[in-house]
Amino acid sequence: MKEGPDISQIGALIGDPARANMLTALMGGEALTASELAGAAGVTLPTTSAHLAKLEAGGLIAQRKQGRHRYFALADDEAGRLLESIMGYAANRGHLRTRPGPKDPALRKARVCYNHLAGDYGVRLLDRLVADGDVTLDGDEAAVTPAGEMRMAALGIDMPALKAQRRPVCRTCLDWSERRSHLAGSLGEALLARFIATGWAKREKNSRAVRFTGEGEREFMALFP
Amino acid sequence: MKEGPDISQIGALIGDPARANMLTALMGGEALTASELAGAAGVTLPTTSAHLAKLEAGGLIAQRKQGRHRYFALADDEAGRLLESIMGYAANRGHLRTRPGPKDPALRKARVCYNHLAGDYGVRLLDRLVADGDVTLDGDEAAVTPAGEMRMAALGIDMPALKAQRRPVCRTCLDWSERRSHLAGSLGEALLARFIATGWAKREKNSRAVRFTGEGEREFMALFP
DNA sequence: CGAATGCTTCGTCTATCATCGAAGTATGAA
DNA sequence: TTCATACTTCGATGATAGACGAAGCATTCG
Repeated sequence: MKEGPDISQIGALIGDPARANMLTALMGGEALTASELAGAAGVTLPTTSAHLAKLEAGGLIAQRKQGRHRYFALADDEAGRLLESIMGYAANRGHLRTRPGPKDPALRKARVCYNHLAGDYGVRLLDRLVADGDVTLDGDEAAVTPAGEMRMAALGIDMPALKAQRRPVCRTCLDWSERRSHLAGSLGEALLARFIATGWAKREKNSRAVRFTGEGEREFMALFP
Repeated sequence: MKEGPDISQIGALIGDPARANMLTALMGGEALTASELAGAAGVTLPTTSAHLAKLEAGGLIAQRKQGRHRYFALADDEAGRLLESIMGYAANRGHLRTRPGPKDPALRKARVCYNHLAGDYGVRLLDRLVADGDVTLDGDEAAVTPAGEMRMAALGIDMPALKAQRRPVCRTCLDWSERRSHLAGSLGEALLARFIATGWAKREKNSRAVRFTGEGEREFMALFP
């Protein structure tokens, strides 16, 4: 008697190299066009189109029409978390797409995980918030304390706006390089956006890497030592 | 430029329905023979043999020869956690192998997750330990406090023996039915073994379900309300 | 209203791989 | 040593689905 969820459908979706490349590209958080994804996956446009249709049918990605462009992005945070957790397993087993290159340390230091900050800096951020009593963890759920809300407001985060949304403000996400959790959810997204808006950090072109400026690094380290 | 781990190999391994069925069967925690797995997957022995070779090459399972039998089991806790997290995603998307049947409530209440307790009871257990200050969480890492060690000793768990092993004593594992974490690691394994040894709970035949006896349920609820 | 861009659909081809029956190997029992 | 059990390997087959070129829609720009 069969019981439990069917993992083979999702496995099959992720199991094709072209699709895996597309999903990995989308882990950068940006919505990409079919042409860009074709380039990332190394296949032609018709092939890409077929793959995207399957990924969408499987609920892993969603598309947004905008004029003659169609932008594709991961369907939601949960899809991002799923991919990050599989990446974690793959990385620990040495299933790397290329041998670790010069970019690797930068990725491990700070990178985008769908829409929030990951890597050493991402883990450090959550650690500090928990240690200071700004965020409480309970399993993989997380919550912001009143003290944490004030701290976020001081950083320029509009907490009431985040709480008004239906999506979870605070979640944790398993980091593939650090093997520990970092902060996801709408707050995680807002914080990364804030770091970039204030010029503390910049996104590398065509990469998940996030580069902190000299000043940004000092400020970040002062806030989250 | 490609960067990051390669998730397609793992996806492909899980993506075949026969292999997914075998892995799901192995999530029961017991080591199974090739014949048993053939039955679970619904394929013949030669096919099973080929699949098992691939799963072993991919590092998801390990085999142990014992006389003329070969027992297959999940390679380690990490493989179990990976599968449970994918199951969580699949369950939330309605990717079920069969429509939820009469067994489903029992599975959600208490079941085996590789080698530890999952479901409502598993989540409840960890919640209680954290609330009582017996276990501390830090991301997905977890640790037992001195108070927790005493409590475990009172339950008949040989903590020094667990700590002497190389494998982590305390880990968290995302529960697919509860969407929250439960206790894994060697302590999680030891606790489930203890519940069964004391007759509080029994494993259902050919199922991941764990059935608590009347007395076991009372004791468990008294300890972890 | 063309023309150009961006993507999808169609048809076809090809290669991979899951599958099985039959034969082979290894271990244990008689 | 011989038979039986448990599994693997081999060889052949068939189905799936990933790939592309060409043609077809849709949208925007000149």
